[in-house]
Amino acid sequence: MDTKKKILDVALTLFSEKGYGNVYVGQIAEGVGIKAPSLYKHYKSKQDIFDAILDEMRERYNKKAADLNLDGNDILTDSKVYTNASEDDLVKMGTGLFSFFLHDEYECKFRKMLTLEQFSDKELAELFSNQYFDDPLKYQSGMLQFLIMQGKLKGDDADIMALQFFSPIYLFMTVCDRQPEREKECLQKLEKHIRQFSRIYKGEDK
Amino acid sequence: MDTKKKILDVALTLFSEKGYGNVYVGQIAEGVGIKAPSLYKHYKSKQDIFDAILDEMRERYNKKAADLNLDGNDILTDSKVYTNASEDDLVKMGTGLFSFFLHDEYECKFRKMLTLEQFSDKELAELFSNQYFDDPLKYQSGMLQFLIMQGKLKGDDADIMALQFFSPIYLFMTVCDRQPEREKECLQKLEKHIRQFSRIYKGEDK
DNA sequence: TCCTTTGGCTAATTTGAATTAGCTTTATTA
DNA sequence: TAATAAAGCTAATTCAAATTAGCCAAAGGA
Repeated sequence: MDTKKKILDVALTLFSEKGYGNVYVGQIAEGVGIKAPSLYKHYKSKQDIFDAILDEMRERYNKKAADLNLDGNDILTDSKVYTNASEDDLVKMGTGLFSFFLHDEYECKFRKMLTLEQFSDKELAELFSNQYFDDPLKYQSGMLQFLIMQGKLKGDDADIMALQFFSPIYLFMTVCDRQPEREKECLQKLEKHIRQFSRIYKGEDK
Repeated sequence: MDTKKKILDVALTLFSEKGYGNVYVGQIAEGVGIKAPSLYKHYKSKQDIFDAILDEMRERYNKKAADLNLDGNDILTDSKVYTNASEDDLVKMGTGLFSFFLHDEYECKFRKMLTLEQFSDKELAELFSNQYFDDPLKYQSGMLQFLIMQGKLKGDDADIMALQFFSPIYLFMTVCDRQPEREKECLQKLEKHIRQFSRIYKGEDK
């Protein structure tokens, strides 16, 4: 298969585990199954490999962002999927997002690499915040707003509700990134959280 | 002042910004105001400097942990501080924790360094999770439990309440670690969150 | 005061990782 | 089928960073 692609794949894996500075081109080559100098037939330097990974990240990110705002900019149209909004639906949505974060291979490596490089590069810091803070909050806020309009939930500040819904997901995600063995425990607590969230915002408004 | 201490201080600063692998002993020396070889009068290698920092971290962590459980293991005794638990008290407590995380110099560097090294070292991963997940949740859960017993708040699962109280603080902290310019925005949202949290758990039980 | 320790320096030395040179094989295509 | 390009390899080469050697000055205590 395509060596050029495979180099990026192996490199991303290594960068996400150890960080750019602690990965040697020899290790990348070994993972690919070639010798270090052969890498230079495909990329002109280690930095070049890193940049190519970034390009791919940006591209995927833009594509995903475009997907979410498809035909226009109205997030609400999407939210119809969740029209019923039973407690179980919210649980499914939250745990689904959590599991996607943790088990989608690319997502996972992407995030870990950003985690390790976020303080060195302003652009990466922004990319991280967009992907794991601004975008999810915006999206979920839209969704909750929609549910409120439908009368399925009560509340007067969908942004804060989104924050309260999402933050534990993020927190558990970071725990599992560094201690994967805690996934079960986190998943259970996450479910409890969402059920409580649901009960809270079903009952009252004020 | 004590060169040996200053080396650790400068090294921690650099490690927290770039990560161990991207810091050169020459940079540490420069920060201290000496030449690289002189470092070796104080520590026998770069790794030795890193280890000394870790030792200090562990020591501080243990001291802090001991402080929280002072004379015994009953967290509740501490919580008396927060006996009134007005909405404003909760806000003060939450934003205070947030500001401490962001502005205590040592705390901040410690956390950033752990962030960058968490995937390479199991012990560091644990230290991180203890300090920014397990311990705060345990502590706040105890506090909330106490407030519930006092009738100041209503709720039946203090652990989940603590999770809901704390997660946004953590999330905002990570945002500000990578984008310090967003602190004001985060602080405002944090306050809104806590006021809403307070209203929610004052009204109902169920 | 003299001797020893401490902590600094400059000038090597070592080490190891990144990159280049240049050869070889295989695949493509004119 | 001959020429060329693509992609691999081994053996240099380069380069920079970590560390060591060995000298020197100041501090401080017998």
